[in-house]
Amino acid sequence: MAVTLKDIAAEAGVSLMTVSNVVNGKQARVSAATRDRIMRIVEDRGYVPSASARSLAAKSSRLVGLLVPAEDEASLTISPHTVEVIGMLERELRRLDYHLMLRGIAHRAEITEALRSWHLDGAVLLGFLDAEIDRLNVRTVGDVALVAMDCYSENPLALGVRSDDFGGAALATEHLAALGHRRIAFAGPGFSATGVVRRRFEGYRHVLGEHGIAYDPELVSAVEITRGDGVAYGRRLARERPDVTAVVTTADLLAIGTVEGLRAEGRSVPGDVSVIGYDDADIAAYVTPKLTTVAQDLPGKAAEAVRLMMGRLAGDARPAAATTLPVRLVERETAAPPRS
Amino acid sequence: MAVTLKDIAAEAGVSLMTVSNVVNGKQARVSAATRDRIMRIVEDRGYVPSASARSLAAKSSRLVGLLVPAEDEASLTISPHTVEVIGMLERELRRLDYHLMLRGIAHRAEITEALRSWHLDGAVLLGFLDAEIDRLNVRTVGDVALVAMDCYSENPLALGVRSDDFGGAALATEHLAALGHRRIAFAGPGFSATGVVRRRFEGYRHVLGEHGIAYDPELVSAVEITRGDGVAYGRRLARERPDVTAVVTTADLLAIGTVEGLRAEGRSVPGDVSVIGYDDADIAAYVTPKLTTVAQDLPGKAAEAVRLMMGRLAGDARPAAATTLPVRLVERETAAPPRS
DNA sequence: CTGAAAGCGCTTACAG
DNA sequence: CTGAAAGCGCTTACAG
Repeated sequence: MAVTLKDIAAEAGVSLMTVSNVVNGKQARVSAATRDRIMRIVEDRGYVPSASARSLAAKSSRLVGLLVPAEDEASLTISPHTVEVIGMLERELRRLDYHLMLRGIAHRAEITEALRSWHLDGAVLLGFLDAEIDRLNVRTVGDVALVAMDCYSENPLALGVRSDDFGGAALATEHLAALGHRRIAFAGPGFSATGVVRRRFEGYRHVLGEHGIAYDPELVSAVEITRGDGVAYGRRLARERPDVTAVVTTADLLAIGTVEGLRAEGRSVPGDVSVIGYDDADIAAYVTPKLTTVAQDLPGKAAEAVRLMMGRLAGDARPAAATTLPVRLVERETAAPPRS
Repeated sequence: MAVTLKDIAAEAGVSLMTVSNVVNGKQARVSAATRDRIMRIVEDRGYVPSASARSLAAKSSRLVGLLVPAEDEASLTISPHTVEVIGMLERELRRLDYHLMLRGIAHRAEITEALRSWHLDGAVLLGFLDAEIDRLNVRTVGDVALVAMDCYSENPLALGVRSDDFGGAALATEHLAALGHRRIAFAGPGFSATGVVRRRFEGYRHVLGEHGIAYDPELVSAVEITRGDGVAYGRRLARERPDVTAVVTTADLLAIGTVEGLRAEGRSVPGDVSVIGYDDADIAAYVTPKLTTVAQDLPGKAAEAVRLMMGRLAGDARPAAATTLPVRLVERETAAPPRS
């Protein structure tokens, strides 16, 4: 059997409580001498505290969930963007001596279940629709410290962390407009449902206005952010709207597909059409031509998520305002002045 | 407060035990009538069992760890290959009502700590060196069901799941040899330490022999599997060994970098030099030219890892033999007959 | 500075 | 088919 507090206490000839205090670093409550003696025994016996016992007895589990939408039978689709966030969250939490539980959510009820059954201290919700976050209430969530990433829900139960989506798309559109483009298309998924895409769309439209370019709804397309959908979109665009000379997209993968689709129809990038991606995923630099794209501050986003969560766990009662992280344009090879 | 078994029992007018039996589906032990009544109350009150209480009282936690090597202060580096595995493991485990804990391991001792503190039922070790798996002993591991992925350690404490590494490299080399190549280089990381790379190297060398091609140690290079290292390698190869007409690599990213480096030095791919990747990651199909590569059965690997683990948890005492999954060549655009 | 008691929410035998 | 008792390994007040 694994060694327990009791074993250590017996060997040291002290009470359970004293060992507990030593193990938890409550220095003030134990003399240096007994502390050293106990520590030595702990080391020798290779004592590891039981997290389940601890989380049952204490109010804290030191467990944080990373909840990601999932299909029932499908494996988690983890975008390049999500991967970065996972890796960074894990590091931040590990540093603070927390553990990370990764969970796909196929049904609404599973959120509550995950939070409750493991007594999670906090959770990061990644990639949920605003509406789903809106629906969270105290009954389902309890007092878990929730951080919703890339979400524009006003629900005070979830602290928000996101990038400057309006600004990112504005940056991309501005770059194209400054290059001389006038017919600029916009492609992204789920307009109505996801606030992120909506803000980016608004950034695009805003800059159009600033440059006196009339907004043309026909130039805006709902396209899923996969390479395949991008290819289809690129082909369609080339055939149906040959007048378009530039495209703002909401994801690198989508942009990469768009470039391919365009080329498949005989249009060159950036000769005939400029394309700008979003995220600056690793692949953006691998493809040919290398993708001009909008980079998010992913490490900042992960760090901020953890910072907000720890703040709430430490007792910051007032719901902090949503944090918005800066964004920047990475100029590479897919944006150039229009021909003529 | 959250509702507990006791609350449900009180409301139903039965004992705690009966509710526990109902919740855990021990049908035989409760009459249909009380079962239905209890279930209704459970639903109404939104009862969620406490996993920590359960794992403390029972021998099982229904928690599985995914342990990945990490640097102390660095965020987890999750390769495209690892991402797939994570997503698939999560799905398989979720289906079986297990939860996944993701943990970076910076020091040896953290493995024990992770396993013990959360009473993990099992763990998948992903990306560790064979030597690290070798060192695992019963004292550090207890009776946790361990699966080591992509590892050739003989340690019976960890069930092995891997692809046919020898066969994969053999397939790639065979393809090149059949195309007419005679000077075929091999590039991969950490030869001595990682069994995976060693087997692939052996596959390469074996096929060379079969084709009567003399083995030239100078054609074998230790290169980290990043795109940057690949670029450097490609340039070096172009300058120092212009006679080489083909390269077998152990990773897509490395292959992609190699192609770039080769081209930067004025060599064309596959015109002057053929390059074959490994893994068939998504990016392999995105780059230009599209990468010819060796595909692993990733879903199979994840499913097999879970299957083995569940077998052990169900009591398969005898250590199952390591499982080896098949591999296949995906022909795309980076391999062609040599010039001349 | 140290300890005895109660309790966190379950499950595991064991009775009836 | 149902239940009372003991215990899993800790922490939290509260005493001394």
